[in-house]
Amino acid sequence: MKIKVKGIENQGARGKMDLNERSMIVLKSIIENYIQNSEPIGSRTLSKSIGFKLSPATIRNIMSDLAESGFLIQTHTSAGRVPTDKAYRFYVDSLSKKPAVPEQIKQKLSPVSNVQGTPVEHILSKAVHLLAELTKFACVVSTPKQSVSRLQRIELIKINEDRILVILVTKAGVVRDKIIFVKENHSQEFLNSVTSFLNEEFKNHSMQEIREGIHQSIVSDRHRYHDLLAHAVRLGKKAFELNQPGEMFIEGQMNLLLDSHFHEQSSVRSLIDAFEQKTAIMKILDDSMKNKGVHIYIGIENDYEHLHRCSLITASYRNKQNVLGSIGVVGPTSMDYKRIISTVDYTAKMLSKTISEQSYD
Amino acid sequence: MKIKVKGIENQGARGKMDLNERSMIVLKSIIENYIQNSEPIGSRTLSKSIGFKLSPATIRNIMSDLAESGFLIQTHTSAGRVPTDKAYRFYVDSLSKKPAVPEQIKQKLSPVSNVQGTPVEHILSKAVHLLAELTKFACVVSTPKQSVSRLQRIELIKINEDRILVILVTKAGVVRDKIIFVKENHSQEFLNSVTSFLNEEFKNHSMQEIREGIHQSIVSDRHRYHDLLAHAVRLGKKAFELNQPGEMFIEGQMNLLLDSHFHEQSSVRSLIDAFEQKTAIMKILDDSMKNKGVHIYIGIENDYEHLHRCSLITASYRNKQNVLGSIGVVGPTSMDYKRIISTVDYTAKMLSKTISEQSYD
DNA sequence: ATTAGCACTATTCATTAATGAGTGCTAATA
DNA sequence: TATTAGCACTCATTAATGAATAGTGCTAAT
Repeated sequence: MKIKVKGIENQGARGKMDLNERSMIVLKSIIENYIQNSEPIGSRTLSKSIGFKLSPATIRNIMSDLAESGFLIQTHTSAGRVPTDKAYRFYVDSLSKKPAVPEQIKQKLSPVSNVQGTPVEHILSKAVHLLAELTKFACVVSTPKQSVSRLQRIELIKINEDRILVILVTKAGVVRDKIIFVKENHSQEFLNSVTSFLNEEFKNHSMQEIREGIHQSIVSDRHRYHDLLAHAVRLGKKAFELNQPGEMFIEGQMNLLLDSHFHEQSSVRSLIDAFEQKTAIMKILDDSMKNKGVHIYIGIENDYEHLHRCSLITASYRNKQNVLGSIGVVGPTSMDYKRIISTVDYTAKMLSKTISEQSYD
Repeated sequence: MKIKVKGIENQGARGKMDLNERSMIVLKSIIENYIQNSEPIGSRTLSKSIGFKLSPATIRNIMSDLAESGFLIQTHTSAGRVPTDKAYRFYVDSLSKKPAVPEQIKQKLSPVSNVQGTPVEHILSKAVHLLAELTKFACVVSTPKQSVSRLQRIELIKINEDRILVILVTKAGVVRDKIIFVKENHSQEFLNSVTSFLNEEFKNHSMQEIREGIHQSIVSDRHRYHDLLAHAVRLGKKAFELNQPGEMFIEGQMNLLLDSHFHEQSSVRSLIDAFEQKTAIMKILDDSMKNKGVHIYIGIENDYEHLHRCSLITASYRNKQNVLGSIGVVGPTSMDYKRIISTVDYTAKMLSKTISEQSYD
């Protein structure tokens, strides 16, 4: 048995790093145990459960080192040691990048793709609902960002003398509406020609582009179109103005309050605030749209104090053209990262696939 | 002091009812105290706090009677007595029908009406959000029912060979979309004429009527329209088919789990189930659309076991033409009925007013 | 019909002691 | 030099105890 220990020792000695191989194994064991049982493991128990022979005393020494390096803390003497955010970060980074998705999870998420002709919002809410059911944590999804979406079609519908209903349909299949107020009383026929103009001019352009380019159009194309259409462009400008805040669907918030890690008074309040305000979570979802793949925010790695006791696992979803939005899980820092990461990743991919199929190009 | 008691006694003796005047006052006091403090009041304390002279012993006798009649229960001897659902029903029925709305609440709800040109859904979510903030309970609102809404406009937009995007705009200002699948490859021009036909034919009719009447149209108007439009009507039929379930916005669920009345394991589970499934709450909201005014479901008065420990206060909202949906509060049976009822009532009225102003007729 | 008085009951709270899981340190060992 | 055994110590948890408290129920007196 001594041999075994030495063997591992030797392996660990190869690099000049904070942790040798053996410490890493011990740390990983501690983390995995804590993730499973939500309570710290003692040196004695760990000594027995770990794969190779190592006395409790040695483990204690290792643990002491790990604590000194900031991977573990103990709330008080004689309490077991609990992983820190730094430990979870180490753990997550050490995971193989693509854990397999259990067949059972795939099964449960399959309803997401059974959505003939339903609006994107319904697909999203279905997905986030199932994700919450699977993970037993709070789950969020942001609706497609208007700015990056490309225009499929705009409609202007006269409501009365001074109000026009604008309907924007994007390539991603999202329909948005708003009312604009106008001074002149345009006829529906006039609006129809404006509609045609705008559709011809701007179809397939992103909202962002349209918003930036529409003034250009007024200037450069003035000679091409008669006065009437100058009017039109002014209308269009109003129509494309962004005034709706991004939306978000939330499911399974209540699961969090059940979780033992949030039983303290203060963390409960924080959570409720975070989910009531929504902005912090929204910002994190937005942030995670910037890069591909799964994003992991452990504890204080996110910038929002109310969420400092949570980890967030997010992944963006997209259609063929653009990243549209982001779906994620909010749970305790001691969540089962392996499972959650692969589940979120898979869900986002399903979502992308389904929405791409429904997209209009 | 005996005189005072006698006086009250005499008043109470006038009718042959379950409760004489004095018992009613005592019961009301007990209930109001419990609503305020969430814990039972003893005979001694009550004797002091009640308006007129009555010894603890007498109050005990009255309490004993009330318990026998099913208005109070005690969880064990030597514990104070707690109001039953029956007691709350009595209490609510005894309230003057229209409690005034505090100015402060009006103030807080005023943002609901500041919504120039935003979609109905946003107004609803704003309203339910504020209601949750005010009541500190869970709040729900159902989106306008499609079936009763009247048609403002339908649009058919060609997506590709076999898919058409249908957009329905109702008089209430709600925009709904879905995709229908077709065998024939219609041109957008053709769809435009179908659109015109459908708009002319069905504008201002309720979806329900349209759905029922559209087959009629095919038959009776066959001679009026050429073959092309028979086709059209078949398209319209598909377009008007209802396939989207009613939606609901929920806010403040987490407040419930904080409430001391739901601290038991079992009631927490029930609540989570109820809010996860949504159907029960949805049904109650639907039910409350049938009649005007505020609806009150106390404890087991609703048909859903998971909600038997809750009271629901709901009120429908409407535009000038129709009842559209319903907004409500889900809280413990010991909620402050006076305040909640008036708040829900006021919110629903604000909502009706705001949406009526935004409605398209 | 009301009330005072008293016996009785159950909860709550603080105290205590026993238990046990855990660490830290030191000296022995390989 | 790294590992381990052994032991002292700490602190949380638990159960048991008892006192205090808030409440009821009953009976007899008013």
